Amino acid sequence: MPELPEVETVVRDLRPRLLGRRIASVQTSGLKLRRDWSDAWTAALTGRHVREVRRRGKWILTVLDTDLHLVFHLGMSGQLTVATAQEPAQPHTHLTFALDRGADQLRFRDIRRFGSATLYTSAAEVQRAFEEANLGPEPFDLDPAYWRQRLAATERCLKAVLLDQTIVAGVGNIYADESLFTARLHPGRAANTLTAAEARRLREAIPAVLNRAIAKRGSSIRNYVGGSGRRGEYQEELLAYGRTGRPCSRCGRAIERTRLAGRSTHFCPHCQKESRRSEPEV
DNA sequence: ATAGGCGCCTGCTGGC
DNA sequence: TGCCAGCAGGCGCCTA
Repeated sequence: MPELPEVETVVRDLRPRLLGRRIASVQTSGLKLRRDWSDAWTAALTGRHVREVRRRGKWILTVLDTDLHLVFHLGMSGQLTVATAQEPAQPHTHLTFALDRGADQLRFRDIRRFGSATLYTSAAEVQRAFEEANLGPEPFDLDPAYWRQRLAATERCLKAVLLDQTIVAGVGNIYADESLFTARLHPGRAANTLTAAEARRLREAIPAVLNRAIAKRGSSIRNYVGGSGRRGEYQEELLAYGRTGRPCSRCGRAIERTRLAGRSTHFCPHCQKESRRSEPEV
């Protein structure tokens, strides 16, 4: 579910609610997430204080005393929130971290359980895990030469390239479609056929879209909420994703839906032409 | 090496 | 009304 703007919103919400707080205890539902929770992690975390909350791609990193790194991924339906212990835990809450004396809790809820929580014992260990997964650079200030080179190196379609976390980290299905709409590029276009101008347009569209979405606290299509439990508002401003049959905001033609890279893909057949010749060069 | 498909889960919607 | 296929914001493993 959550892509970079949603994860960034969670991190910003959690930071003031978690910094300096002590983990008093950990409770688990016993159900398996993408990774099993280890009792050793419960023992290691108990009594530690939260020192930092950060984001890398779609990953949430909470840094604790002695450089422990508790790393979350929200998968498709994950929610990470701070709530008071009085508020009843919703179904599918799989991890509950009591904070300080237990009045507040950090809760990891995940209906589909595609998410994960993993404890690493140092920043270097996290770094190694990201390197092993070949996690790509953040989408802000992408190096132009790097970007052109990665596009030129593959004939996969643009949609697949944007979803590939080793090329750029943080873009998912919604923001891939929105970025391609903004860049006026067809999602099925082979990456290695882009002109320099088109590659640049896409490189600039990605952070523009993501920053606008962050400003609106992300998109709540179905169950996404931020770290305070509040929904996002960017779903109101989506121009392509989920707008099948509705008029394109630029030309009025109906937005179309197709399937690319195994994912539902939305685009304007008029503004996002497959062939490059009909594209105005900017 | 690269690219595509499937499985992992639960819940909701739309068509019959 | 009820049932069931299809779909959902992700990713990692397997195969060709």
